Amino acid sequence: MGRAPCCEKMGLKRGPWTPEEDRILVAHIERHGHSNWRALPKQAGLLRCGKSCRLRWINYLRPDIKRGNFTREEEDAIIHLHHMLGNRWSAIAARLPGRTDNEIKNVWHTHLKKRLEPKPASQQQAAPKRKPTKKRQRQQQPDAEVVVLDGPTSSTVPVSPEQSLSTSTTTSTDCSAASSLDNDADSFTSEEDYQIEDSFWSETLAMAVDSSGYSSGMEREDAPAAPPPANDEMDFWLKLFMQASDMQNNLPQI
DNA sequence: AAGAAGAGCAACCGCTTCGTC
DNA sequence: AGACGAAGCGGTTGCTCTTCT
Repeated sequence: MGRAPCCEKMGLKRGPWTPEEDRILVAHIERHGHSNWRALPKQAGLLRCGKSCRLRWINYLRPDIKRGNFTREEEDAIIHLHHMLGNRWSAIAARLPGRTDNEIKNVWHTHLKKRLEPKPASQQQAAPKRKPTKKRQRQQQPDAEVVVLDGPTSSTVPVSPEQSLSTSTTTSTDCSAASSLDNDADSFTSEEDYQIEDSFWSETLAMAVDSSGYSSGMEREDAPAAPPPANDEMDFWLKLFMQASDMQNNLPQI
């Protein structure tokens, strides 16, 4: 079929969004919703293509976005989910309330993939070279630049799993699996709930990464026992494993 | 202090899927 | 049933910032 041009490129702005554009987009969506992305920029008076508006909203402006660094638990969940689902970032995002597929994809490529690559023993304990960046510090205080609207869509996080999942961008393939997780989604939403010492995770993961590139500690029942985690962590992984096997049973055969 | 290199992330591109007529 | 338009998704790019030399 003939491909419709994403956007007629003449006259449309590209590149980073300005705070003013953000404000206009958020205000418009608040008032009129986003039933038609293609028509939205025109209606809102933005010189952007609909695709760009959609991306900006989904990845950055949505009120239920959880900004800031990924917790260790989130990262481990991503690793596990990626092992089960592959590069289906939106499906993974649907299981991590407040996180977007784009963000998860970025984290995977910049952090997690490297973590899973086998390293020489001498490097395993090496501390990360970088300090938290200014960018990331900004993200910890997301309202510095991003418009905050009155009313029910305050940009404060965290949000409830129900709210977050209900606005997830995930569409078809795994809605059932995602919904089956809804009840348990709060098992790893709160940083406080699973505040585990970093040393525990770094030691465990360092030991668990095997030559296949995956964390055996997460994948194999007969894996050598890691240091016994606290009850909360046990619950977390237990739930994750149960959900994982559920999902694998439900996944369509490819 | 300045430049180079590397890391992180927002945004874009293009293909696929879905919904409607 | 097929054509078409719109939305969704994943891969990739390129800019910005930090760290190193």
